[in-house]
Amino acid sequence: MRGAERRRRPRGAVRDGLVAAGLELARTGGPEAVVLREATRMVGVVPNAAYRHFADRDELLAAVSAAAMQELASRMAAGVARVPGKHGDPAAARQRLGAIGAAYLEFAHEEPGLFATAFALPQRHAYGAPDDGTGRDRMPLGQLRTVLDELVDAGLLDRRRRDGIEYPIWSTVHGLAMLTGQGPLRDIPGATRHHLEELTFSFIEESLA
Amino acid sequence: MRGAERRRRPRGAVRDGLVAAGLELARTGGPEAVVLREATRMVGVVPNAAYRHFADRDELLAAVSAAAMQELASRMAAGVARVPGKHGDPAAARQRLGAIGAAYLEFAHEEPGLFATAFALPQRHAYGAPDDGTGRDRMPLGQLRTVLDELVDAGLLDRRRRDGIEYPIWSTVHGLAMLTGQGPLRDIPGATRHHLEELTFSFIEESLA
DNA sequence: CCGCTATTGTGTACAGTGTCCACTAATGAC
DNA sequence: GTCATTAGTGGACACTGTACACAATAGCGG
Repeated sequence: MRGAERRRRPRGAVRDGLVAAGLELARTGGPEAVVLREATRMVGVVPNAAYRHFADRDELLAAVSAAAMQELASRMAAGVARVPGKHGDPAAARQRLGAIGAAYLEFAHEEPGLFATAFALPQRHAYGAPDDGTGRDRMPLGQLRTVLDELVDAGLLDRRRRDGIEYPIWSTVHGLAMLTGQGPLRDIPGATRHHLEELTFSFIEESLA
Repeated sequence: MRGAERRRRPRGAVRDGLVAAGLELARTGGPEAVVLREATRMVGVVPNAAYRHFADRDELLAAVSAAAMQELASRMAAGVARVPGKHGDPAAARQRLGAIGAAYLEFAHEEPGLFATAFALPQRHAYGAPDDGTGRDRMPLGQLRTVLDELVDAGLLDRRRRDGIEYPIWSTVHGLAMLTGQGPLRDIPGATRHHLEELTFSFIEESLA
């Protein structure tokens, strides 16, 4: 019987496999490419099996989106960690801010499918690690906040200007990633793109100064 | 016969109707909602008729996207035109810059579907009205350039900083529209959103100063 | 150890989509 | 007026998401 082979998989294997498969699909084709039936095929299971783990395709996509966001967060954390220098060192603080932005843009450029998927939330689903201290560095916004606080401690950013400034900065970098990634500026040559990135970084620094 | 009713429509009526129908679908549901068969239904024509005017669904979507972009450009132009004051008047120039950004964000918020569709180019298709003088004010980037030039003429922006600065500014506003529209910040209350907009505007002005 | 129940995967089915092919009626050039 | 081109029709196919009924397994209480 076919059924004999049925429950050989460990506990959450199918669900995890579906998310992994969805991630793979999203990597090459963006959110549109994460098609439920294809994901189940990759896991080696019948289409309807997915409905034991997700209410519908949007819920699967939400899980994939969250995974993609985690991937972005990881790369940002790695980029920041690569900058030497102790907390309070002004030069290091400035470099860390640059590293965050660079990692963000690098991810958007190297993994356009995952980047688009990370920000394609198909339905409301909480995100962003608000002011909860724990796990602050696990999400993009949290990491940016940490670095901005360090800039304040290092004396490079006026404490009175600190409040809420993560949003304009995030917007600027995110907007550039969108415009040069999936947006109208997507076909500009690489050199031009780098030039725009430098322009954007100095624009931000100019505003912080 | 059915066929007797066939070619009663004026010349490009079906094509225009399809774009209009697609625009209507996009308005309420974004790019995903512009489904070819539904558009043909709205026009009162059989699905395959669309293929006489568009190679495939993506080409229809591209036309709808372009129309949505035109709509955005119109609203921006209207917003700028509403600001009184002659060219060279510093106060007017600054207000016009604000009006451009405000119109952009207002459109993104009031017509999220059209905004998303305008920036969801399904395939390469030129855009942006480069340095071609004619029709400069018909596209978002061109309008922004015009206002920035006015800021230079009014002495509010150092001419040496003018080159390319439209991109960071566009990025900032576009990024905010994305994050607060379809992105992770989409569920914040209206008051908070307005606060973020003000923060963002002063962030930009701070960088220009 | 046995039987019960919730869990998880299967099979079948249906509506809706994009798109292909062959066909046909109207249009406009000659 | 003939006739090729254009623009719409009709039918078909593969694929999608999803609903319903069913079956096999796992883990439980006894």
